[in-house]
Amino acid sequence: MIKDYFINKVENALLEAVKKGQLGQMSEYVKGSLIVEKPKNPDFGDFAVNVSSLARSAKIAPPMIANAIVENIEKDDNEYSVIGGFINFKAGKNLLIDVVEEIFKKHKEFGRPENIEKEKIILEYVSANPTGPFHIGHGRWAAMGSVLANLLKFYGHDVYQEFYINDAGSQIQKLGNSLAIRIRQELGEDVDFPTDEIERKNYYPGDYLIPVAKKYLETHKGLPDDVKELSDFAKFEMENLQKALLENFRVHFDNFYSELSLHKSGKVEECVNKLKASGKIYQKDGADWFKSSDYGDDQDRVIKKADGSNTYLTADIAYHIDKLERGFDRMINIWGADHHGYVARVKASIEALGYNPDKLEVLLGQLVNLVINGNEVRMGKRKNMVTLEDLIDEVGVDATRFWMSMRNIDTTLDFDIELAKTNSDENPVFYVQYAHARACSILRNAVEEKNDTESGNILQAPLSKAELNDLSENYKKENIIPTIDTARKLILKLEEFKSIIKMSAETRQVYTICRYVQELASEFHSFYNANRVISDDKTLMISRLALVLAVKQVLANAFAILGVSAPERM
RNA sequence: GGCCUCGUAGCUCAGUAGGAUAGAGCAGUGGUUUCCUAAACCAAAGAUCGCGCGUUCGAAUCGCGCCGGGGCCA
Repeated sequence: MIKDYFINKVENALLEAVKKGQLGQMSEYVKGSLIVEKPKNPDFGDFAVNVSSLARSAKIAPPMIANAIVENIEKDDNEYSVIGGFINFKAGKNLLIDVVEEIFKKHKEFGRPENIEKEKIILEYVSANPTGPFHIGHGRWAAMGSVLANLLKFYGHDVYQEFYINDAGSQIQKLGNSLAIRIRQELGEDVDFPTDEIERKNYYPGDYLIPVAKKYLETHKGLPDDVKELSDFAKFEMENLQKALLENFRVHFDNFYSELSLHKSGKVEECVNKLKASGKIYQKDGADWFKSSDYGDDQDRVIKKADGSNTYLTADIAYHIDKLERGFDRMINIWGADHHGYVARVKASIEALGYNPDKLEVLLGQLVNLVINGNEVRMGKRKNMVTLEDLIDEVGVDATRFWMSMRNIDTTLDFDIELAKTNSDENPVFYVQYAHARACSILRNAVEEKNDTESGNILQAPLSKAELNDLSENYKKENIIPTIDTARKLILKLEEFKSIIKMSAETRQVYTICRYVQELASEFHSFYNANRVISDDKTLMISRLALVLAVKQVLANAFAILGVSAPERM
């Protein structure tokens, strides 16, 4: 990366200056203490480093330090300048040419960092109850989770995506009871869900069980003796609906892990026993308590109730221990912010059982507000519930994925349905996809014959297909040189993709990819407006076409991570 | 009551370990098309960084207190 190149130069020169005694009383410097930033004012340069912090140990003024360092730098064709305590850096042509060459060399791999420490990561997200359709909030976790998975894979990690099915609680019983009512309705009985608010909470009164009831009656004559049969039937149907929707949303899980199976396999019981063996369990009021407060939780938690049943937490603990036993180096969970209380408990249990709690990273996500015609519709409990499926039908997979990923996970997301549907620059999804389509369009035009409307003659294509092919496959340094001066900003933006990938993957923040893609699209649109690509000057044309190819590649790489399609035309 | 999180331009958000004149996008204003997609571009304008105190050469950023939105727990 160019910024690494720069900081290396600075740090080496700094050590050299220390050795020569040019930095006052400074006798040593630890690499990595200085950080590269982008100058606020782009006229200063492409990157900058502030050496003021060294003034304390050197006991000389920052500008003198900066000058002493710059003196010791081998500059090649790059520019270094000193303003106050800043050393500013402007990349020369050689570095820029290298960027484009790297894109042509690496293609789909461009942006992947080198020499990373590869980890085996299990990423758990969505993890909904199999009791109904997904709502919009699930859509955010689905989109962000799959983008994060794509990102971490691209970065170089092994990523295993898992969906934890919450199928062990009383909600499954409720589901069966609700289906029973729907079936009786289908059979012509005059029954309905209770109107009493408290009673009603024992049912799922949504319409979505009606088709399930119909389906049940295709193979069954009437109600079964045991409602459990209905519970299982409905659960199976709901799971399938959820799975189909996820696939349609380009979200792929490697595994669906059933909570029930965890209980049945005895792993929950085993986990309770292990906790008991660790001596961190005590009895109070007839229940078993886990001393989680020993590990930073603000209070102890019940692990086994007085009636002998386990709590949600118990299953959660067993599940996470199971993940660790499956050999993952790292567990990343995306949870709704309403589950934040669970983080400390689960971590406490991991530590109590002898594992490193830092292996668990929980990304807590804020909710989604739906904005319809400028009005916020709060996605509260059950009321006004718009399903994820409705949303995707309305605005499409691309727009939904992009909008769900484009904000920092810890801010509430406003999803403006009308805006997400528009085909204009108000809608960031269209804006970025249009940049890709535009690049494709230019490439098409470059090799297309045209009818001259005035003379009726067929005009030869500006470039033959073979020539274009040769350009993309046998890329040569010289190709890009004629346009290097006009494309500085664009090339630097292309190069930034590498930093963005590294930063996003390491901080798990996927929205930065969305931002980046918008910035790159913007630079490309600017370039397009300022420079005519297809022209009579063939060398210049080839040079600009090379750049268009590079932009198209980087956009495509970013889109692949976002799971957004890269349209050839719009 | 305790904990978490957010508060930056009319709106939606960035701001990377405290550093240069606080940045984008949208909306609003003014401009750009005989030519590769104007679904675009360019320009100017727009901010008491919720409020106060503190830490220091320097605070949107760190600390404390308060106010407000959201969430969880009791």
